[in-house]
Amino acid sequence: MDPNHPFEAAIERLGRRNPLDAADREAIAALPYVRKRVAAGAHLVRDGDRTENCAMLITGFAHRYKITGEGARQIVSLHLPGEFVDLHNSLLETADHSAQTLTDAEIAFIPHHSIRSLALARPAVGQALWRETLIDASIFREWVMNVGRRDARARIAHILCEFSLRLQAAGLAENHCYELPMTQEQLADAVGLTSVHVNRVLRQLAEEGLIARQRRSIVIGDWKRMREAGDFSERYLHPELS
Amino acid sequence: MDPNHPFEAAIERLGRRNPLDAADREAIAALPYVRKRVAAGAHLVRDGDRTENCAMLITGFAHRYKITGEGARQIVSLHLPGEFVDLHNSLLETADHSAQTLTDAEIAFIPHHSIRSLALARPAVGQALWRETLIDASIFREWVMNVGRRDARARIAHILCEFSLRLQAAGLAENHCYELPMTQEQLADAVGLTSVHVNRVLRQLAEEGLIARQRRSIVIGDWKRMREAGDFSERYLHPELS
DNA sequence: CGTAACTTTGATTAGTATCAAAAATGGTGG
DNA sequence: CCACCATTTTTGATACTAATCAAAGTTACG
Repeated sequence: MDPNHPFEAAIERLGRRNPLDAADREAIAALPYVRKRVAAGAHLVRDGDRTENCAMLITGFAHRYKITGEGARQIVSLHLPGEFVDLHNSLLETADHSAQTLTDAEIAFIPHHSIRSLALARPAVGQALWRETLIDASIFREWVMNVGRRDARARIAHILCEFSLRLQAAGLAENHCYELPMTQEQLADAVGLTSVHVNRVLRQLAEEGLIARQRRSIVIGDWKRMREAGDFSERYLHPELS
Repeated sequence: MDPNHPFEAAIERLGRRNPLDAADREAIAALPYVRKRVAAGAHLVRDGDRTENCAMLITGFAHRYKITGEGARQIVSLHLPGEFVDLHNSLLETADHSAQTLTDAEIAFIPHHSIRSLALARPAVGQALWRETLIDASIFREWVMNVGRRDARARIAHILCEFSLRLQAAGLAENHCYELPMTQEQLADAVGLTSVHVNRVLRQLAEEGLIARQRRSIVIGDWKRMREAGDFSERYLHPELS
């Protein structure tokens, strides 16, 4: 397969966790798509849309969110390059939430029906995609616990740990040192706090020596203590599949 | 198909949202299983287990939960008769959370490999199961928002609304009147509050005339106001598929 | 009946939100 | 290249929601 194919990262990701033979990979690479370059903050899906396409991140970061009737935003997931942002929309008719880029990004829009037929024609691919959505769901469960039962400090430490590991798995970070692709307000919306409080807790984590930061770059200086602070265990990311 | 088959409710449920032909239904009904009767509070899976079977609720209610390092419990989902409790375990090696019955129940334990081979042999069934897990995930997203961004009153009203609709869809309730199969402490663990606070809010909702209750029976007397109180919209349950 | 589990109530405290504003940063056009 | 502007981060003061601690009622069940 062309190693410069825009799905390269996605296929590599899928293949790491799932048994895909060469023909499976070729078939994924052969999916039709439209490539688009979009700015930070661009919407990929809006709550209530009936979409025709599914967005895959070629480069850049994205998140999915919901808005309460009061207008409060809750970010429900973060997405890295190589990830499908709304694979679920391939099988569900109307979007139950919105998705938006966090940074400038390149997106591949893939028709739902192509994904569905591929999944039917190549069960191994179907199962791989299914498994991806199951890992997604596992992360949702962890987030329910994070916002439901952890205090502010643990919530923030937890999400910083998650991000570090996911970036590392994607080859985008090393030594727990990375650039956070979001504002403190977005971070707040991901952990169910106010941006003011997030700011204070970040400072506190830095004062305690668990992290170092300047602007949006984060260095988790003391991984062991940070894990403890965030009550973090990577089990829910299912690294056993990588 | 035998209308008294223990999977009857589950197949009917699946078939409502997915195009399954007679052969597909027969194939599901032909899945091998072990039927067990268990008491309330019995564990179906424990966090960290590598299970061989997947539990389907024939009768009774169940929930899935996680425990923080501090020992706090967060219930991440509720399950009704006819639902698969841990379908995700069919594709993920180790359980990332626990599952437990809420009431006395009858469970069908189905080998993972049987489910996987059925999904591969009959893509329509595979897609139906995948879709079920996607709806599951949609509910997780709503719960993230519920615990992350709604206040106590809205959280509790929301979950009572969700329960009412899901029970009704399963033919287990009418007129927003049902028996809540859990204690206030369990309810608290589902919405990320303390049982003391849940108790006060339930009383308040009753005083406001939104619900009536005695012991665990709930009557949502004013559905319209209750929806508002809970900022509830059934879209995330994907009723368009029923 | 007696006992354990659950529900209810009260008093106090703690953790976050809210409100307000200043300081820092990054991007843009002149 | 610099000045300006919008956005983001930071800090301070105060308010409020929900947690905590404690104990009394209630209910179901063996």
